[in-house]
Amino acid sequence: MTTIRKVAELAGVSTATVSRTLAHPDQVRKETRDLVLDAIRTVGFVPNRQAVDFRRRSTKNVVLLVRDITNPFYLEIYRGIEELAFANGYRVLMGDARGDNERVLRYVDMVRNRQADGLILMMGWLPAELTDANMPTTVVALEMLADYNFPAVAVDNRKGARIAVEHLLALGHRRIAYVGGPARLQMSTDRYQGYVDALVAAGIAPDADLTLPGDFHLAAGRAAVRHLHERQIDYTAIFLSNDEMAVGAVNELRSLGRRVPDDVSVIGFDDVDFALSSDPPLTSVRQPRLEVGRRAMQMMVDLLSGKKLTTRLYEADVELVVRSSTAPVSTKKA
Amino acid sequence: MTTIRKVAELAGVSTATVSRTLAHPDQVRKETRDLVLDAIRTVGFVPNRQAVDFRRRSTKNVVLLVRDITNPFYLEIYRGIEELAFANGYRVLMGDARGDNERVLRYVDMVRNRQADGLILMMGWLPAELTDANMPTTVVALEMLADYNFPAVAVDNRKGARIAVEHLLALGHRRIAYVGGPARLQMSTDRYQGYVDALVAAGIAPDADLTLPGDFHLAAGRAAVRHLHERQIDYTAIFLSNDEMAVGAVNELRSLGRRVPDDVSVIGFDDVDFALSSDPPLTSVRQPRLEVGRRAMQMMVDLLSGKKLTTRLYEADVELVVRSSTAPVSTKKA
DNA sequence: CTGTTAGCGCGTTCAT
DNA sequence: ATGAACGCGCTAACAG
Repeated sequence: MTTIRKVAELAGVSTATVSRTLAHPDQVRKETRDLVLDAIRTVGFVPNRQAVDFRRRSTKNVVLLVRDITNPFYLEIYRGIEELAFANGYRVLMGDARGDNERVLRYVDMVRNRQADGLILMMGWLPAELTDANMPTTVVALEMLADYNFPAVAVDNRKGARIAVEHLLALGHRRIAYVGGPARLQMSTDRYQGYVDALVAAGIAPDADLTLPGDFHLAAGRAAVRHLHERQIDYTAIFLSNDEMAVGAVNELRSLGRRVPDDVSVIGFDDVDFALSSDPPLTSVRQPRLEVGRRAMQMMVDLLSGKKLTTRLYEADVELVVRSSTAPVSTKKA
Repeated sequence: MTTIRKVAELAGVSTATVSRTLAHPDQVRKETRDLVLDAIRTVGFVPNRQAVDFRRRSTKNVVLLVRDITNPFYLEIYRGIEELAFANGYRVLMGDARGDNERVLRYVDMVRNRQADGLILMMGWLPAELTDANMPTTVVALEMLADYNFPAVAVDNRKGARIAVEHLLALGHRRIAYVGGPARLQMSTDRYQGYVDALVAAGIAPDADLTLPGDFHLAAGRAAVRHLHERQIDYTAIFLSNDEMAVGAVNELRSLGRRVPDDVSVIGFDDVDFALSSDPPLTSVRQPRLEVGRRAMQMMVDLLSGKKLTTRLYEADVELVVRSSTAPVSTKKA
């Protein structure tokens, strides 16, 4: 292990000068600076980051704590976060909450104990013992923590649902069914609101018969379609609040002998990978996940560098991706 | 910030005793130990891990460097790695290689510079300047690095392909097409070998007409089916070396008016999430991904704790998951 | 068993 | 512009 002392010795200067040459080059005369840099090169000196960070009381670590690390939806967000962390010299520690209080506490403690400088949260709850006051520097992405006052990167779920339904309305659909998400999630409420917004704006009263519960799982999509079928409820389009349920709906419709999109238009939400590979490729609402990750990390960097945040809430835009699971209602009669 | 000194003061002992109470409780008389623990509790002392690690010259960090962080196949591996890291007091730093030498080098340097104790690799190449000699403690998972001598956790791809084809043979299929993976990957070769193994064991000579190239993407599956169709090559089953291509094949078969599995049996590899949700649910070869992650991290822990590795190569077993995309060849005539 | 002493490798005053 | 000296918070000999 080659230390700063050896470099100093070889260059014939003090360790302080070596340190300065690295941290504040402008405070060192060019002549001696070159001397030091030469010595560094010949000795192959590389500062011990552990010592540097210890001295500086910074870690350049950020903990990324997610509800469920296996959620494929997070993948691009991971990339966005890692990308900006890398660019800013930060490291990302990955934490998987798994609905386990103890795990969450241990990861939060990591940053409390100065093992990391900040915490990026992608989950919608926190153990009760964690209060706004005793939490470290935190940024929330994707979800909302109502009881806390964290800066956040969110997605305009309400708008997403609205433009999805507007798309169906523009295609001439009037009887549009809706399948929701887990009731406790803010995003479920938001998406439902967007659905209602669009209908109301089109002068259509939301019909309770067409509003079905869901839990974001495949089976819920199937169940919803079956339910509508058994009750002989008439509809020409169905909007499911995530893609997995939409795929379930398509499968069930097919097995009931109804064609998509000829008989029923189907639209999902999230635009996950398999939305493209499903048959037919699914029309869906795309969230800029890469962007969400980048923004969250950028917020963290700003926060940690003492910069004032321009906004404590960044709301990412959404867009409709039209594929082949939606079609004009008229084709049904063709 | 409450330090070890305050605790010592309050407990009326030396800082060394406080340190010992935490690190080697058995070396401290129960009486004084309780005294110290009391003091710790009342002061709310929590050791500064940065200082501890600095002093001990350990970081308890492991860098996880993957070829492409957005690959959904890795998800469960992430979980397995995080799980054992968490259980052993390690932290996982996530690194995304993205085919970029500079990124790889920076992550490797992290462990060289004592920012991390070890490196877990999930990629099949390394920049040329990285040699076996100048690499830190490393474990490879899933892929193989032929030019290096790292301990590794692998998957028995050859066997996986073999049992897939044996399944088809048992269903009475004789004309079984095969779609390969990227040629430069070891796993592509292995899976092809398994396909051949099964055929040969059944006394069937591999037919070049039935062996098609692929790249693990959806379109390759479609293309393969179209190719066979256009050339009017006869086959009753098709084995694709990953699930994404298998889904593409199913889609194309459907649009050609051929039913799955009634007319053609389709089987994939990997058993990714959407294999279950595709229509029909896909028969596939499952790799124990959670297990792969766990093993890799366990190897790392063993390595770092100076334990002798029992095996430098752990080969995980695979299993066939039979769903509805495969059926006896006879039903075709039904 | 416990206290004293001496650093780990570096950044940063405060002199000069 | 540079050097001497100190200390970050903790652990690890070495005595006692």
